[in-house]
Amino acid sequence: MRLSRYFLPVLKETPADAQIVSHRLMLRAGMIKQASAGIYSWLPLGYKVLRKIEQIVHEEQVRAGHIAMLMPTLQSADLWRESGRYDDYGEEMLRINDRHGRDMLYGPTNEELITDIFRTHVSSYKDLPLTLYHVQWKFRDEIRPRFGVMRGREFLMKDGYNFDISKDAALHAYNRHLVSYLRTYERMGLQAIPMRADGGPIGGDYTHEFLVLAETGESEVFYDSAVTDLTFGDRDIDYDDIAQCQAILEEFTLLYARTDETHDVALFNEIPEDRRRSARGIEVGQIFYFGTKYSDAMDASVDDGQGGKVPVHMGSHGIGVSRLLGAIIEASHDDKGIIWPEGVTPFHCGIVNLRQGDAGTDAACETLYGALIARGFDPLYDDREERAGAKFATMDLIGLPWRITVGPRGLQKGVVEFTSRRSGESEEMSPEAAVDRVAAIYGKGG
RNA sequence: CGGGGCGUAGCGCAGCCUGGUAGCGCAUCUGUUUUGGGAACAGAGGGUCGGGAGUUCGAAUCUCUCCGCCCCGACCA
Repeated sequence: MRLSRYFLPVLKETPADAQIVSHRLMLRAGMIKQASAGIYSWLPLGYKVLRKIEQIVHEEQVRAGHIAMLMPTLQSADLWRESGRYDDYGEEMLRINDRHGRDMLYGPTNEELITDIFRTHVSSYKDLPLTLYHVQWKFRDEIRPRFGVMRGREFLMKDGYNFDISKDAALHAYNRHLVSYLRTYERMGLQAIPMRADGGPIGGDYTHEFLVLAETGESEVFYDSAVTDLTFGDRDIDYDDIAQCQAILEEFTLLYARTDETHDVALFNEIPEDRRRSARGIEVGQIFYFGTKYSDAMDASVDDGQGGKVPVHMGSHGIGVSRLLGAIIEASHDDKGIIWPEGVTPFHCGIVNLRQGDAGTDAACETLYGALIARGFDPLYDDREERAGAKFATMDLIGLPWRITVGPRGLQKGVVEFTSRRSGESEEMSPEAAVDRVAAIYGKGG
């Protein structure tokens, strides 16, 4: 993309309403614009990152054997009356009437809809196990939205639902989700620690929340510092392998790590004192096993193969996709702006033309730009007639992890500058070598 | 919903107390000179001062009312 033709309304000054760094940076980098309290338009740069995050979520869901679909945002109240949650959910649920006066609602979650789909079409144990998921906009009418996309009222969430014949089978689904989530977050450059949590209105005894440590997090968390040494890495996972998934769950949940909801001081004090930590965390996901809560209420059962019917065991699992933008920025920025992890960066690298209008420099930039695109990469070429300082400031603000700087001085020596946003370190190399470096960083083919 | 605050040009703000018909910086546009870390000069455009009502000869300014937004708290992916 040529910056001169893109829509990137960056702000030099910080909007007064934004309190936390991720919100400020998202506004300044032209990623979002507030439409009303807790509701945002996603401008091109923000939308690009949002889609990248969503794509990673999809890829890891599919890898774990889960099946994508899409349910609507607007739902009929009838199903919610059946499950008993129409009254339980309270003011947080946005209720709407259609022209016939029918009670509708903007879905805050989808257990009812998915259970209805399941009971209509699945009647045999032979169709199990089954895990369906979608990524869809949700609305929860928060009492006080704040912190930009971290606590919006409208937000994009991946929510998945597993259906299993027994508690054991459902617990394997639970473990499988925990494993797939670990991998999902790590691909985004995040360390999200699974912590024992509280069921809340969705219910269930087995539940873990995934927390990203950050000063601006809304949850108070307590953990053994050894959990921060755990990394998932590039493991070869067989998601059908019950023992392997169980082992990984144990590896990542054995050490003490809890939110304030479930914090147990006595247990916490058993951790060696120098490893006890209390901190703030951002919730970026949660997994539940809630047994037959919805299948009982909504009569979702299957033939058990022995002449009887059994209610299915269910679980649900959510990742706050739009919230992740905020969480990633909170975890990865400096005083100049955002620093995107390679996995979610909106553009693979930036190209800065230091002398726009100079024939030789322009030609070198065009060649470089074309070569990167030909190799399957998505560079952002700053071809504006701006001074170098302004161009660098924009690149620093929007946080592309790598920058290639092209100027007449370097070109006399046949080199361009290859700079890491994270470390700030630069290296001189030929334009061809710079393309190879990008390919090496991201892997061939972008 | 309780407590606090704000609403004046795209963004950040002053003016309000003590009424006299709107200003500053950044951004935008034009021109000239510039160009290796947010350029300089000269000029230009842009605001029914959140909406409505009231007081007054006269309201951004005083009063009432509605709306919107932010912060602290209780709630949540």
